[in-house]
Amino acid sequence: MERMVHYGGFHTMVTDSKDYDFQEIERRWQSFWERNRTFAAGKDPSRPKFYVLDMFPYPSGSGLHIGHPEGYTATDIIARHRRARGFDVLHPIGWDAFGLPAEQHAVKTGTHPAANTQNNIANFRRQIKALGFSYDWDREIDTTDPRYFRWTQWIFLQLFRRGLAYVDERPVWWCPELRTVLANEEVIDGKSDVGGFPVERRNLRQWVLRITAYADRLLSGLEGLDWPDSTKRMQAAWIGRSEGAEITFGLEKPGPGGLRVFTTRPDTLFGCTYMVLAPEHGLVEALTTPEMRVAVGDYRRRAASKSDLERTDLAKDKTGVFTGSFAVNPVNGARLPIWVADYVLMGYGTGAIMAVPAHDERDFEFAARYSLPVVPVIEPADHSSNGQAPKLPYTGDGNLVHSDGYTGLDWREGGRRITTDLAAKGSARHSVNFKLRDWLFSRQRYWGEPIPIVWVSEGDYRRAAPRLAGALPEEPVSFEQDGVVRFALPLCESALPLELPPVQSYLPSGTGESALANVPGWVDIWFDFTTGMAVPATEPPPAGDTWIRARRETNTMPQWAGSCWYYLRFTDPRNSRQFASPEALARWGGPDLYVGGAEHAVLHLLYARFWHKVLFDIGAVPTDEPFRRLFHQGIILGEDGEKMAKSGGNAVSPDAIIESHGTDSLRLFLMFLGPLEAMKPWNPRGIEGPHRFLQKVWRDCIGDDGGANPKIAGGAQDSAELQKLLHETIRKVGDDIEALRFNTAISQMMIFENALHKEARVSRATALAFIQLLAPFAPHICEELWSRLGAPGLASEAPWPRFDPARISAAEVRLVFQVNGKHRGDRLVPAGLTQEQAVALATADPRVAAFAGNRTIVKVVYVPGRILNLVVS
RNA sequence: GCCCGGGUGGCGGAACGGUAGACGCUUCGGACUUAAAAUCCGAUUUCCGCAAGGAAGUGCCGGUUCGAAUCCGGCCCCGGGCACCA
Repeated sequence: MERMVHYGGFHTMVTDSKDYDFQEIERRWQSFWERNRTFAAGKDPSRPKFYVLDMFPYPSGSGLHIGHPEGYTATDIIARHRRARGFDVLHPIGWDAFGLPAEQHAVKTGTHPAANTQNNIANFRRQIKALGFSYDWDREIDTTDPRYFRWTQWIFLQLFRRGLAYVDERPVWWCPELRTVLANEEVIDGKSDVGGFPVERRNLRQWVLRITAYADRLLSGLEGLDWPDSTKRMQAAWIGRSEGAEITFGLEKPGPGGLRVFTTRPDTLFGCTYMVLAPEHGLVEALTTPEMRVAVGDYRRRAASKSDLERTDLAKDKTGVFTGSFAVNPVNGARLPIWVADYVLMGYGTGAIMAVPAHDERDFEFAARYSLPVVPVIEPADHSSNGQAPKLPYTGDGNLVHSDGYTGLDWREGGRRITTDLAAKGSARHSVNFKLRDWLFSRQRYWGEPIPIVWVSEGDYRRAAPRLAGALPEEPVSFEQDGVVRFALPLCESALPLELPPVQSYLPSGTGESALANVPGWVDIWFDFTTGMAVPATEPPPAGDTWIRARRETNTMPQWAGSCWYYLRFTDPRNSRQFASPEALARWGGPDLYVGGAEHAVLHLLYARFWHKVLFDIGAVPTDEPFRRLFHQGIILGEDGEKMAKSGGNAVSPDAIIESHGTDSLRLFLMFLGPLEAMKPWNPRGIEGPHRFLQKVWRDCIGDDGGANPKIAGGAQDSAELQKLLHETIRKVGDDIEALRFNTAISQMMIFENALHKEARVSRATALAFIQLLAPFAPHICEELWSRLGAPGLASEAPWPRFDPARISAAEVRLVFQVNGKHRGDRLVPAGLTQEQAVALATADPRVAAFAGNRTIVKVVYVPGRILNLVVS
């Protein structure tokens, strides 16, 4: 029942079914490709390289839904097309496997999250393999594998060494009822996701990465990237660069010195009528007069208990309280009351502002509420104001008024002059601020990469420092707790990976630390700072002066960490001495194409760019941007047009469709649904179209005996029309794949198949060329047809058909006749027709004559081969 | 509020400023069949017409052009992002 096919020394069975038995065909070819490592990258270094990457998935317990294979199919088509065009293609897959759901499952069941994670990975792997993607499975990686996260920890140590990692008290969500810290995604509307208990902000010691040090480069680097404009704009807005001045105001009250503010509008300085400090500002205490102490204290307490949500979304009305103190405007000596208000944020600029209510919406609103003066100092330069004062607040362009020597200047020039003049007196400087904040990098979780740091006393730190010179930051990282200052010491590289110890319970400790804090033998240790070796502190200290008392860091890394650099690991996934060899990095670089959801437009893509730039700075990678070309696939909605959700009952699993129609049909349908980037509803009946298309292709290629259809003959001469159509199809399919326009490529192939179907005889070469075009989309059936038509080797390895422009140039073209721009007929005409000949043919046409016959032609527009438009009076 | 993206048949969607609705789904009719399924052939924007054909038509209003779904201006609606960042 099976025939043997010879191929490169291997043998494979091909099914002998006369019908299109997609289940058998898909199973067989998947196993053939796997056994022969058909898609292993790096087999031929003489070929140009192409690296195409999917955003790797989090292996959730619910398995793959139909949205996953959308992007994966797109990259697979690209990968297969590039191989056919002679590229050495790297197309890998792996698992972003640390994550909250696995930990929550572990908390509930008491089983190790790794066990659950491995089950989920096995299920994802099975589902993905059933889709026939041409991944290089030898390069599969898993971020929870110690052989992988060893290098995640290593990169963290590079950041630490360069002073890009530090600790700080930062607020986290704390749920008193659950006695645990919650992640942002576990907090919904101020309540815990589990149980619905109220949560509050609590300050805890956190690791923070100094991404702001790269703000300028992260912004400027966007320029050269081939990314969706919307994504670049979102990143730019997130980084939020703004230029202005930092101005120091004098204070009436002696002692605290000056009050520094940041403004983008130094030109409005004469319009400043009051000052505002954020409630957390360091000078509030010193500037509050005794009479105002109670009111200010109350206000600060209330502000502190508000969540971010309450301070922004819910607080439409601005509130504040006067401190009792005054500042002095450096430009005119005006006396300015200093207020405290939570519409000023401590985290931006200096945490204090000069308020110019005439030219700022927020200050205007506040001034109106508290009856503070409003002084306009900018007037529109053009005639639009017409002598009338503009409506306040006026935030547009204009010229300065009521500004002493600066009056009459354009606002830009005025701002520049004021800044320079004040700078000369030492009370201002040009300044740039970013919205981007440093990256809160620690999580009070068990299921994450342990941070490879121990905490030691100052004395021990000083003793260890000389021996660890290159591994320490210039400024030691330290924090104070209960009056004791502790210093951060890194594990040495040879001690990596630092693995997760077994624990009794995966619940956080109850004090806000992770479950790791409950493992005394792991946390409290004697530590050899030269080797990273450790023994529990309950045991006697080993001999030698390199052994010191230490407490391990109990925070773990966030899920973003592993995905910040995985694209680099794919180039050299089994390397145990480096995260990737320089040779592998030189060969593959970063992905030439990166495809994934737009939901990662900011965070993942920004964090990865940050790490990449740091690695570039230490000479570890050859480029300073990781992803040159980026594409977002759109979301596939449920049948009902709603977002697919497990709970909504509208989620579609690929398994059932593969069972009923085959993965080739599914792949085609996913790509046929609409533009890759568009949001599209799933239509369960629509799969029939692509499925019928494949059935037709099968029947036109395979005859009743299961061999080649007799209509396909080696020596057959194709009709000129079929040849023309074939070459149009070769060109369109190739162009469309390059541009990721798969839906129109499939349409074109359907058009070709419809033509093929009508032909009585077709040359074998044409049939094979068509199969080759279809192969990236529907690889299993094409591999089978390729083999049954007796073509050599594999469809997956055959070169892409050559486009011959000569074949599509026709002697006759269809010329459309228009009268006054309206379609009034058409006919086949010789290709090189002159305008005079065209007009003669057109006026002879009865329909054209009916509209133009007895009227004067005032103009002729002739586009050869397309239209002839007669403009008549 | 601000910044993007998008509105085309019953549905998903095609259309370098040049025949609007390719391709597919759905539906209807026909062929094959004892019958059904599958398959094959044909029709499927609306209105008028027996037909040939004509008219209207790409969210709404206006403009540019020989010619606009496409370009420009003003609105309406839907989706996404940001949101006191001084």
